[in-house]
Amino acid sequence: VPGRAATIYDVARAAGVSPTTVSHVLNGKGRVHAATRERVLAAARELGFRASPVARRLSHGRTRALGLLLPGDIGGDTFASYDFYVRVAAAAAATAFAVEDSVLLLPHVDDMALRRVPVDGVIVTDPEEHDARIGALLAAGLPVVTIDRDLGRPDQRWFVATDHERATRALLDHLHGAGARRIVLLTAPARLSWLAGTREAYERWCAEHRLAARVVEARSPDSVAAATARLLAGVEPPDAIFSPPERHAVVVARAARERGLRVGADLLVASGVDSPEARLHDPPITAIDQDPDAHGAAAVRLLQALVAGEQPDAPVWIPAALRPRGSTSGRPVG
Amino acid sequence: VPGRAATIYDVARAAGVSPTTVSHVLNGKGRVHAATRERVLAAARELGFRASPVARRLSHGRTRALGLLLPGDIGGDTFASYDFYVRVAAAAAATAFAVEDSVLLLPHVDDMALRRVPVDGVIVTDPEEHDARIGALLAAGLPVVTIDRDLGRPDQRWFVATDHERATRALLDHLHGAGARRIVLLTAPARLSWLAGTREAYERWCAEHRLAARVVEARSPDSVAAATARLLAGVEPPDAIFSPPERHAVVVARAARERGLRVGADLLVASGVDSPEARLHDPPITAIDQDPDAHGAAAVRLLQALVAGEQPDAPVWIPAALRPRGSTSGRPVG
DNA sequence: CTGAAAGCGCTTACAG
DNA sequence: CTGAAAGCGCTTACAG
Repeated sequence: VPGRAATIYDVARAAGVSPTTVSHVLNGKGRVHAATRERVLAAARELGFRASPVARRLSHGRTRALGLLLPGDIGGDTFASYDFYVRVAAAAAATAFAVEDSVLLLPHVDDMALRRVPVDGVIVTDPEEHDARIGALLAAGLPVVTIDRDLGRPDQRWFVATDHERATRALLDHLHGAGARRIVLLTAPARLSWLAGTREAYERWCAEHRLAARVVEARSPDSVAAATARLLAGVEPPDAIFSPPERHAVVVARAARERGLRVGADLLVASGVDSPEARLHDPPITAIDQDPDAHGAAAVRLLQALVAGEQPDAPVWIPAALRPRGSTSGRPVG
Repeated sequence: VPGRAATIYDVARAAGVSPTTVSHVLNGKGRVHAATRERVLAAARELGFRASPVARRLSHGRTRALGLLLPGDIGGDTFASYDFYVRVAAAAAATAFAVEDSVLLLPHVDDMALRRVPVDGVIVTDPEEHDARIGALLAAGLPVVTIDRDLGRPDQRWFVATDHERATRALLDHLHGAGARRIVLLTAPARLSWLAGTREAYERWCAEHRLAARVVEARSPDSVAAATARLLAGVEPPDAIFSPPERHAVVVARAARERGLRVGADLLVASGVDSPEARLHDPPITAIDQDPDAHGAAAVRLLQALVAGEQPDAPVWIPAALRPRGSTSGRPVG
């Protein structure tokens, strides 16, 4: 029926029951005769009925909308790339929609405005250390799930994350297997959980293998290129550079090539995040596939459980997969 | 006051008026005595009153949510890149939020499911020709605004787009000014408005300048590289390649370099979309900045007007800006 | 197992 | 200029 959308009254009338019963059936509350239930379900399906999220929220306090807060610096030329977040967002939307929840894209507004967003809970991606937005949301009584943890909130266990220790070790083992012995970690100066976790894992791994740990930090592409040039021109130049941010790794590969080195042979290069840019590079760049789809889906499920007042298992660790490619083959490529 | 938030009744009681009057004052409706207005405003301020968006929505029948549908192939390795869409999404969310609307990220579901999304209207980015999703949404009575038009719906004027004719001509004039005379258009085989518009503009411009128009199509990065190699090895090799998709342009530049050509001198390369990848390339790649922020903001405003039942001015053309960089400098670079 | 009724917090004709 | 009342579309005690 074109025109206005079906309401619970329409469904009730069509099924020959009261709105109360329709509500019970649709929400799995109370006991309803199986036959009645079927009739209601059929009528609802027939009418294409969808409970108004707004009315629902007003009556029992839920919007059935989950907020998604992406990093604020997205869109700039910093080391954060898009691929991961776009996929997280797409997976979150699909997962939520499957159970009639929806994902609201939250803008970057001040904390006060954030307390009034019409959602049941919020997913914060890559929070900063002591992220103020999380404080504001929690103060407003909204459950919060983070994708990768907030380094300043070690107590907050509602998060979804890669096991950076494990992923980093797998990558380093791979480099080691390809012959690398002087592996430099070229990371970014930001207090993010994944960078910190990766760095710790790297240092531990180096100690275990009695190899010198060398960590260099750079933020902009130019400084990454400069750092790479400096490393390669120095004494004991590295035979491998592991750069967690994918944009860094691409720049490292280019800088190495400009110095006449063959990436994948003379210098191994690897990224801590996978992306089309890494895959399409020449040579393709070995990367850790952190599985953004799984992150997005898990974050939604975790948040839904919290909204429902459950005590879900958390944190949720997402297995990462190493994607070995030409940039770490260890023998001449191209 | 801790505990529950103040309602309009609390304000009414404090100001000694009815909830109706409070509502009038707060929404600027009807006529209210100045003194009464002041009292209400003072009471509202005193109580820290903020109207519940949910109740507000329920009473006047709108969800105040706008759906956003991103291209389905996002996340793959096709020619579509993320930058543009991420920025469109961020700008849309910010614009909507400024007036208490919100942006819902719509998943890629079948058309039937799409008709039931809890939104007042939908923004569809880069629709395919005769996009079935648009039909489903319109059939459900939802207003639709597209970002770039649907080639199969020349009648649908509710869209926001770059003036591809103008942008393309500016770019070609720039290449011409840098000395290019054999400009090839290396595009993708997809029925998208911007690719079609760019191609038509290119052909027209070539005819006007009595230059031969050469159009090559390629979809995957490999085929772009192969096409570039073929062009450069052929008779009358191009002195400039214009690739609308930004991922194409990067591959073209790489393939040219592999053949020993200096990009920006021996071969000029330009992209039809700007992105961090283009900016950070070596040499930086000249691109058309289509201004995704303006697209996102304009789409939201247009959709809001339609939802409000207005007859807004449409379509909305967003001015593009040429970003000349090293890849088209026309003299030796690097 | 089922339904009548109150209520969530606002807006808006409508009547004074 | 102001207010009583109905209504937005649901949910949920409560009573049968």
